[in-house]
Amino acid sequence: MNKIDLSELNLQEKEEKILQAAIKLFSQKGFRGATSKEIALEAGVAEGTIFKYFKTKKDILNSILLNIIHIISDKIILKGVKEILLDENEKDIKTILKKIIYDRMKKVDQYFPMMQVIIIEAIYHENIRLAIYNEVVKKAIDLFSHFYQQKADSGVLKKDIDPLIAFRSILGNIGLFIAQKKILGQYNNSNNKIDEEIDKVIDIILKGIEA
Amino acid sequence: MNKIDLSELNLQEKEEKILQAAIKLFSQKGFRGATSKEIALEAGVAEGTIFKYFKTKKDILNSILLNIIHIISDKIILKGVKEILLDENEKDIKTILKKIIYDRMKKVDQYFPMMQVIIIEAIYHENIRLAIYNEVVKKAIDLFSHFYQQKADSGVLKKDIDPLIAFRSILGNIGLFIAQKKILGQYNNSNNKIDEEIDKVIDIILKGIEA
Amino acid sequence: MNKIDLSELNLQEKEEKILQAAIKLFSQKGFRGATSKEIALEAGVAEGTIFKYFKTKKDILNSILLNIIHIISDKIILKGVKEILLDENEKDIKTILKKIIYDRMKKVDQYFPMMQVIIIEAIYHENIRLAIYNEVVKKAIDLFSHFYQQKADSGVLKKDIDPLIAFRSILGNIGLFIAQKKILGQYNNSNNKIDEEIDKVIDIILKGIEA
Amino acid sequence: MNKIDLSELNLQEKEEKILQAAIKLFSQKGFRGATSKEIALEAGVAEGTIFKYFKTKKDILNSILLNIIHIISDKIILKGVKEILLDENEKDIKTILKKIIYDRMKKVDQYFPMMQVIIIEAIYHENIRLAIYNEVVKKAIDLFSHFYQQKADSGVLKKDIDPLIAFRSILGNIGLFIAQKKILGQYNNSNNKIDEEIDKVIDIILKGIEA
DNA sequence: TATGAATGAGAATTCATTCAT
DNA sequence: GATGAATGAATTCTCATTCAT
Repeated sequence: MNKIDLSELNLQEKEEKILQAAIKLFSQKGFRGATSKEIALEAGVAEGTIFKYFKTKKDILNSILLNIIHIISDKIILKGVKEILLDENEKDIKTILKKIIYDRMKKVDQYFPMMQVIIIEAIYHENIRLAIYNEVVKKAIDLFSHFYQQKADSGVLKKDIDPLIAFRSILGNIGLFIAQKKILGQYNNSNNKIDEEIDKVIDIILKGIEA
Repeated sequence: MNKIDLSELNLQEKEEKILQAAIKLFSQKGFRGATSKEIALEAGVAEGTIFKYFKTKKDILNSILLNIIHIISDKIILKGVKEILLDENEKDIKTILKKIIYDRMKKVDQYFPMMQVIIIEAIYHENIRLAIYNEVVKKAIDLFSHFYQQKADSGVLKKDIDPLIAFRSILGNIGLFIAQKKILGQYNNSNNKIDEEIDKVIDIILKGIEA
Repeated sequence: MNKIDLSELNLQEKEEKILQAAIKLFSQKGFRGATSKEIALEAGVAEGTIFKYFKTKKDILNSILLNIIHIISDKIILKGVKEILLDENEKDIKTILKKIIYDRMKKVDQYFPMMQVIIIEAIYHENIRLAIYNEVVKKAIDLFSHFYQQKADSGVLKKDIDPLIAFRSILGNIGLFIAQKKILGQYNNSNNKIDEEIDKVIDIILKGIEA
Repeated sequence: MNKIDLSELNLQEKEEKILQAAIKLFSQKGFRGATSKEIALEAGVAEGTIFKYFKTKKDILNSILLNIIHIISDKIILKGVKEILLDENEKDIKTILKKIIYDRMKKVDQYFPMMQVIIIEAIYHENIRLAIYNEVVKKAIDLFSHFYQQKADSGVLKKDIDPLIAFRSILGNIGLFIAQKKILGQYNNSNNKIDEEIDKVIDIILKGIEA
């Protein structure tokens, strides 16, 4: 069972165990599907202990959501990507994209349960969608736009494309690629094949499908 | 509220009302979040009536799921797309893609609640993922591959690209585009702007972002 | 078990049963001491049924309180007393007081559990004290003042006494008399003795203890 | 908040703090309404500490009850009253009663929370009612009867009145007077008015309301 | 001794499902 | 068939009590 790293949140031992358990169960069964009894069992604490740390069950979710958005924003979207995107020494756009895809795949692997929880809740709650937009999407777009401008200026990427649309295109490409691997479980192919496939994805992003 | 067309299922009047209500509420609050009382109220029937038509609440979901997958497969993915993709008279790839995107946006608009229900349940249940894969994804891929081959043969699309990867790329592009419009509510722009934006999306799909 | 008459409230059958059970148990064990399980058992309904009629357990109490104050105001304080106090034909003050005491004892007997519930809650909640003051005390004082004035005018009662203080004196006398009988259970004495005792109480009220 | 004097009980420092806190909270919220956490907070000790001094929460109540009855018996009913009632030098009955009322009002003020706790518990528990009767009521009656006899013998009070009934009358009068001041918060009137009112109360007790 | 985190039995409340009408 | 009141198992939450530190 790969536990999600919540160490940076400086939680108390049991509090973290409860959150870990809740993330796992919420992602497996949804917020309503997971009972406090199950969460307690999974966390290895008494049911009552949950309510020492979280006033209500809903509070567990809110705490996760808050932390998820922050962690996703910080760890998945920004950390790593920033370094790769803005690395002045790396001039080759293909290498950059490849690094990003590999990096993203690892991150998604690690944070998948949390992402699932947040995606589902985003479906039901406007305020979560807004938080995602402000904390994650906006920051990612800013970062990418900066990168795109730089590469466009240096003649590597097209000048007449709206970076926002380019961003969406790349995100859609990579996102669906990762989703397929992750959801359809076709992940454990030989690395070789994955490597080749990533190359092909990048080729399409860069050169399109038109002959 | 635009009701989803379930007429083809030849349901009894109340049965259809219950399904309509359930789709609406499941998509808004999730399966567990919607109570049978609420569904009854929304459907305009007594709570007990629900259980005349569906043995359990879970059965409502299953019935929706079954029908959704069939309808999505039939109406969203195949009907319309087939005609467009395989229209021998239409040679211009840009026009084809544009038609498809417009068509998809309308369909998604119409079937959004159902899609939401199915997506969430797919997260929790392997068998639904499988059903989607077999009923929807596979068929779409088959259709697209056929189309791609044809266009590649006629020299319009690149010959050395795996149609599967091309498909994913297009789907990712269009999917995220529609999702953004749909979820972030930036749908009701002037058609003019949407039109321009679709053109740009297609340009990227066809020619890539590399200078 | 003497049930309290709630018929005038036009409640549904189960709703009344629940209220009856709650009054009994709240008066025996207090609001917190009585569990919804016990109330359900006593009322002869399922625990869930309680929450069909009352959103929360607290709502049962509030409903009782509302009704109690109204019933006490209406049935215990006003109905009966009014007729006795303002009966123009009855000139003898002793007879009037005797009638009232007898009448009160019967009423208290009948509504004792309700009164207990309200008294305890009044201890904890300012708003209930206020309600009692406005609905019960004020009306009783008004009624009594009117009566006192009339009797003072006709030379039966002292003119130089504040009716409010006279009222408190009578209430204190009668109240403690009834409380003693009720609480110390010395109720089932021979009627003869009670009759004699009431005469003595009235004598003190009218003539005082000074030689 | 004026603390109740428990010094005579020779309690340990924390034990007394806990009792003080419990009296305050029990009187405000009732025994069940006050949690051990709150009591600990109010007492300034840890929750666990409570259970070092008292085996169970119920034991706190029992300890209070025991002490209350003793203190009420000793301090409120007997001490002070004894001296006043049996003061051979004071011949004027009005002065005696006035002294007693003033004294009682001060005591009630001081011990109100304790009295509230005991009254509520008396409602629920026969044995407490019995204890009150034996420890407080009986002693008070004995004391008063002795006093009444003395005053009747010296021709100040009526000879043909049952001292028990006279006692109840006085107690009812004074009790309701104090309760009104205390509960309806009309306490902080000018002393002058209170003084006048007490005079009127005593007049009624002594001479009655009949013209 | 004192602490307060942890416990778990028990309380309030929810809600899918049943069934008499 | 249709109804909706009634059910009670399951769930969330509370709080007196314990116990390792």
